[in-house]
Amino acid sequence: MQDRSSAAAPGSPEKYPGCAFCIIFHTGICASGKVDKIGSANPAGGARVIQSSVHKALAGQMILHPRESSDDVMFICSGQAMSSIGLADGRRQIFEVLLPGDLVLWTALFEPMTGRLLEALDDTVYRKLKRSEFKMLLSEYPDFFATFMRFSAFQKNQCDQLALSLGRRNAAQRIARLILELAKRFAERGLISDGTFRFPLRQRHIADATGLTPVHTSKVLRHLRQDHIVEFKDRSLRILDMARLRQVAGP
Amino acid sequence: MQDRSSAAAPGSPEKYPGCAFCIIFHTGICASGKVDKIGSANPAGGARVIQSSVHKALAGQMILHPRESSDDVMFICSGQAMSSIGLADGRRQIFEVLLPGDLVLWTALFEPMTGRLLEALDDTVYRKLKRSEFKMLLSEYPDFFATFMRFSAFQKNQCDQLALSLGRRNAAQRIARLILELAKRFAERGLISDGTFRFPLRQRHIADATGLTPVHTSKVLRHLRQDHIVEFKDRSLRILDMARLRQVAGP
DNA sequence: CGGATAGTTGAGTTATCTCAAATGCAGTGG
DNA sequence: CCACTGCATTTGAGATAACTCAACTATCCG
Repeated sequence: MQDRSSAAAPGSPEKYPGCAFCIIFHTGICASGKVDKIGSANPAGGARVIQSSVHKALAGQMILHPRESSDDVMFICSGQAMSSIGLADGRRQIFEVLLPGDLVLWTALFEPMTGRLLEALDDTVYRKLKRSEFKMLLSEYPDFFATFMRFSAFQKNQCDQLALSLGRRNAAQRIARLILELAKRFAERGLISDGTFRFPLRQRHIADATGLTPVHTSKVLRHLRQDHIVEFKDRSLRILDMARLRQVAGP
Repeated sequence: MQDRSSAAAPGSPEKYPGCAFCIIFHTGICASGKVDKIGSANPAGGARVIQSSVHKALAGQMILHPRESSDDVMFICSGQAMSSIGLADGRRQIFEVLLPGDLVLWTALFEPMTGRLLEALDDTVYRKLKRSEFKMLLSEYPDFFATFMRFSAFQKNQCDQLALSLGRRNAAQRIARLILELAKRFAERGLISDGTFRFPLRQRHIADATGLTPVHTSKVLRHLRQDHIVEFKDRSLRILDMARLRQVAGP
């Protein structure tokens, strides 16, 4: 009795919004949590067991505590999450807002990493995969490897852009760019309609992502709202005037 | 008549300071610019020609102009360079100071990239390798792939740390951390002695790397000098008081 | 209804920037 | 060797974007 509109890979129903964009979905791993033989390019031709597990986190819940080091790599299936590092005094910097299909924690693939905080911004479903098994996938399946490379390069470029903004742009520009970037990534996923997309970030998250104070963030957002550039309603954001938003974002 | 202290791979003399730390040196590619068969793990066993070329840039010269898009990946053999993005008004943000052995432009491996500026900070020798050939190396040689992954994850983590500093730390902390990070990377390469290492950056480079103004950078550096924490002489930097430098760098 | 969390607003402070002028320093041509 | 030019650095004065603090309001949830 399920309403399934799009054709799915054999044994791999597209259960979550992120599936179609997920770099791991097409391997077939998600079908059951265990697969005997994945993909079509297994050079050895032998059976292989890949284990993964699905988890849920409610909005606001912590997915990874800064004091624990993870042995897993994660994929966002649905919802939204954020990756950040905190300072001793409680301030922190958000590096990326994670959308369905995104991979998290790949930088811990070789060196163990600690001090990173993962928090669900919205009710979120994610899949965990052991680092060792992920590495195995990477070295054995060229397609998967290429997709992974594209993704990690994208994330590094995003991070460079973030550094550029934090170093050289003012508050309004940073906030406008954050919104534009999210809108673009939502659009790529087909999760935006009528300029409106799901926006579970609270103002302190916007502040943490842009290196600002919540107070100052509030003041900048007021201008954006008063000028009818964006509109917030029911945890979603609507871009009313794209041209002016781009103008605020600056060169 | 050459003084060669460490044993080099067959046909691959360690010509430059970066060789021992370079993720590509051990493949043997650098020996002649062309090799018929690289490494020891070639699964096909067949002959393969990898082409690469060596280039020089004098201090201050541009290696890659922001308007040209490169089809190459580069390795620093000796000297120092910087990778940055510039804004229309001339301000820019430096993302990384590149030391001997470092790989540059790997984020352009799949998507063409433009707008990035590469500049030699010191007289620099670097090696260029076509993207396509680099990708081939990556997919065929597991060791090389692992080293590459470690390096790209390291760079992403560095970039996260940069964003954290730009977003959440003050001028003195950012500058102190830049110095500490460089000292650490020089130490790893054995290129530091008596707390002193080569430091060709001008104050505007420090400013561009820390998101500050050259004027303000000058004022912060004065304090560091007056407090006998660091000393600049002949384009090199000496850390006089590591404990206090760490203290300035903050938590 | 009450208590907690999130957002708003104003007043005063501060880190950093901008502008401008002065100094130092390296390379060039005479 | 010297004067000259161009860049890097220094220093001071004043401007400003963003911060801190504090009080108030709105919203959510049991």
